[in-house]
Amino acid sequence: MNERSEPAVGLKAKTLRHPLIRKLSNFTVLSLEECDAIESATTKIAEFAAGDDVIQRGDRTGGVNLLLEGFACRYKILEDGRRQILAYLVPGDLCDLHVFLLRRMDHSIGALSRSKVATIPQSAILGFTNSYPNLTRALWWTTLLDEAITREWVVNIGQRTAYERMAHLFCELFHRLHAIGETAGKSYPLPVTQATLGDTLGLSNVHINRTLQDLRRDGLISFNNGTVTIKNLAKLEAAAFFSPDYLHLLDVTEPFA
Amino acid sequence: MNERSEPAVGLKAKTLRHPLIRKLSNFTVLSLEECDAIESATTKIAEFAAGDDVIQRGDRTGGVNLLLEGFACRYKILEDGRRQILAYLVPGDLCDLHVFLLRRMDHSIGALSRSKVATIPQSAILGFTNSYPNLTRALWWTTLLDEAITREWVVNIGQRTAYERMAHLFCELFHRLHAIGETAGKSYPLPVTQATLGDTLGLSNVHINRTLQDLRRDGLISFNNGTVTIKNLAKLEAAAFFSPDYLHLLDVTEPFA
DNA sequence: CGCCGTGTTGACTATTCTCAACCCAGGTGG
DNA sequence: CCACCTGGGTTGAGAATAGTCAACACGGCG
Repeated sequence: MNERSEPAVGLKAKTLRHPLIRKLSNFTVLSLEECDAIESATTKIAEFAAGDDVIQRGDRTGGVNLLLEGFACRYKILEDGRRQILAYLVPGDLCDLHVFLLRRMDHSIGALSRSKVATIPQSAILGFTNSYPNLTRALWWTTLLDEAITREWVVNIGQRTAYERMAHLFCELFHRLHAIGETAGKSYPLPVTQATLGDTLGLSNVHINRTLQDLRRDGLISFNNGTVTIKNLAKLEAAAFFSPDYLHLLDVTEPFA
Repeated sequence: MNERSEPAVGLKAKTLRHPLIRKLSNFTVLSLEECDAIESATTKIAEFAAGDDVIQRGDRTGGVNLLLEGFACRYKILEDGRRQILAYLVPGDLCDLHVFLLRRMDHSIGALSRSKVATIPQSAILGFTNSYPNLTRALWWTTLLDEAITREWVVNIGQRTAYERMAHLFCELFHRLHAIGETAGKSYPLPVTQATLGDTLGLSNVHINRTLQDLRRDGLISFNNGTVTIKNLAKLEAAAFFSPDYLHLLDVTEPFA
């Protein structure tokens, strides 16, 4: 029908429609009862424009936000204005499951593009954890996955050069988006400016610009109009010292035939 | 009796003896039954020498390791030998609760000093999650706490200068160790070399050495023989742009009277 | 038309790294 | 008991990486 990649794991048509169920299905088989519980808890849906904050540091929300469509990011800002992006969120990711257990947000979440967000009531989550051990473990698993990615970001920023670092980011996003069927061939959307990439990788916008040119010159990627195109995945991964194990994806299918 | 700081939260004498119960008590009140379950699951105890690996990348353990005494760290090594430390573990911290839900370790854990580690059987953890929702939430909470700290490390390495970065690390460890009563006045143990600090902060050992001298010269800290002494906490925290909210400590008592 | 956000470039600066040497304390073996 | 070795800490000099500042190009949009 189009060039979009198939979702990684085969699932029943019904569950596929719900991005959280699809995500959790990478970890466990949810019962029909559990699926129904999730679906009936995600009815309240809000829209955000690019740049809007979904939730801010210090907030104690009444519910947990689930990204249904669009891109968002976690970020923190230091007193003097320096900003660090901590994670990219893609459809199916939970924004602030933290708040359910930690008392308040220690960082903010902003929409990077026009986004749809469902809010699951606090009480629903509490109910899940009281009644559905399997679902609880699945939700817990998603937070462990987030943590694994954050750990790799520490390695990325701490040890890799600008060139390797940027290559690594593009690899990670490719694999994550491929797993949820949001890639189109060798391309995927990344609705950010070069300055935002700088806040992601701990580099200045000027240096981002030059490093991007280097990657393009070496035939590894291109990045235009919010779209990343991978020209040579093998070389990109080698340049990044990329190893996908930390993403804990069940499917390790070769992305390119 | 001695200079050691009091544990942050008042608890019954019995539970205080078990570091995991003490830690979880920062989040919730555990029932006697839950405490008993934890205690009877942590009988198998092993010792490690400084430098030993407690668990390695790729392992799928039969159990979850709990640090009872000593210091340890999470770390990852790139193919070409570069090493990044991802976290410091102190008594009461769980090493690899990940492995219970993620299939295998994506990083290694090494002992930084002579350490005692208890191994909780996989089956015991599974039993907890099936029978004790409150305990499950508490364990989940510990992993969210780890993640919050890891996120702050991303900010630290990505945005702060060498000087600020090192100051921030010393602040974090002071607060964490104070909360578990492992500080002695303004001092606490940190059994690492300068090269290890380099792997922690993403800096070369030479630069660590010089930055340490700067901090000492400015009267903020001293670091000798594996002991950190905070000379001026207010100035240190200001220099680091340190804000303790991300540690999600219940007690925010002033560390110095 | 003119403004603004974004991307690009050049010149210069600053931070941090690398390499190499040296010191010192502790441990080991002759 | 001493000579030696090793691991950690310290210093200097020079190089590389990345940041800052400033200017300009370009397109979208009021």
